[in-house]
Amino acid sequence: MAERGLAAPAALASARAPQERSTRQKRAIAAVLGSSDAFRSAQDLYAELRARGEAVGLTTIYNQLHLLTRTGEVDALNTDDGETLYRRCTTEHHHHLVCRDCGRTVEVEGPQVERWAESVAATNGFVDVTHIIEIFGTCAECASPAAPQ
Amino acid sequence: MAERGLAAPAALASARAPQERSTRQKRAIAAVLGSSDAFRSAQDLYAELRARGEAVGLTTIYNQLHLLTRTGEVDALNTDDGETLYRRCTTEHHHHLVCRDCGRTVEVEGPQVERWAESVAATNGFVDVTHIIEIFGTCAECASPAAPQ
DNA sequence: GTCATTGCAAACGCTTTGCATCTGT
DNA sequence: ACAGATGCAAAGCGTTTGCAATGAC
Repeated sequence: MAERGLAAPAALASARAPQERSTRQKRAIAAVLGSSDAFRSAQDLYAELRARGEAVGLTTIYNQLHLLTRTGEVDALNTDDGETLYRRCTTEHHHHLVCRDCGRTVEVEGPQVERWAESVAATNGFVDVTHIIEIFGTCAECASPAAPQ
Repeated sequence: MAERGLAAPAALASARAPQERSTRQKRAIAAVLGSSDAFRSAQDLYAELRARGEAVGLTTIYNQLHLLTRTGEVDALNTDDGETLYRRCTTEHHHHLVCRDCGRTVEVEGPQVERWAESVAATNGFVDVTHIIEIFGTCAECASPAAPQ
């Protein structure tokens, strides 16, 4: 989304090769992330890696997660109790429909909404746009009289 | 989350009148919440109350916010940097387009989005739906090359 | 040898909890 | 007076940062 006006100086110093290195830790983290497409917390990954006998420092996990998130290989979202959850990037950006009674969450998408947000922002001269959309409601289970409390 | 099994002795004690009391602090908090329909963090409210000369303890603010959230008078949502934002629950609403540099805010509406939210919720069997949409970006002024630094 | 990477330990920032004091009613 | 309300101080928690040691190339 960031279509900034980078006036690329572009001399010869163009490509700064990040010089990625392959390490046991990176591989271990990638392996765990790849083994499931569910959202996991950093602490969770830490525990699992440890259980697998592939101990990796928490710091390193956060490091990797940030890196992977930045490069778009991983998606991140935050829960209501302050944790950030990660999973390897499947499709793209989506939003949540949350039951305010039981907390059940459904992931939803709306290309039209994305476009609307973009266009509203553009109309007002805004650039580099992001947005937050959360839908709250009472799910069928919780709304049905059959489910007392 | 554990509001579980209170083995309510339930003689006639069914309705536990919470015996709400009116205090300066509650009124001050309600006043600030009522003065704007934007999302504010607890810390933010704390600062504003303090600025207004109506100092209220942070603990009390969290207390009230939890209470108001539970009774549905306030809506809560969490940002990506681990903060929880609150705003008084309004019936009619519009959304905000906020400049992340200068803070300028534009109120926007989108009937189509309202409908989209409704329909997504309905499709999933949810009722009594509300939603939150906030758009962030950089406004023209802040993005223009004329305003370096 | 160089430089990306790792990870311990400590710092952070928001939120929650313990508990003694205060205050509407 | 009594039960709800308040708020200081300190603990909790996930996350981030400082920085010296490690290891890929």
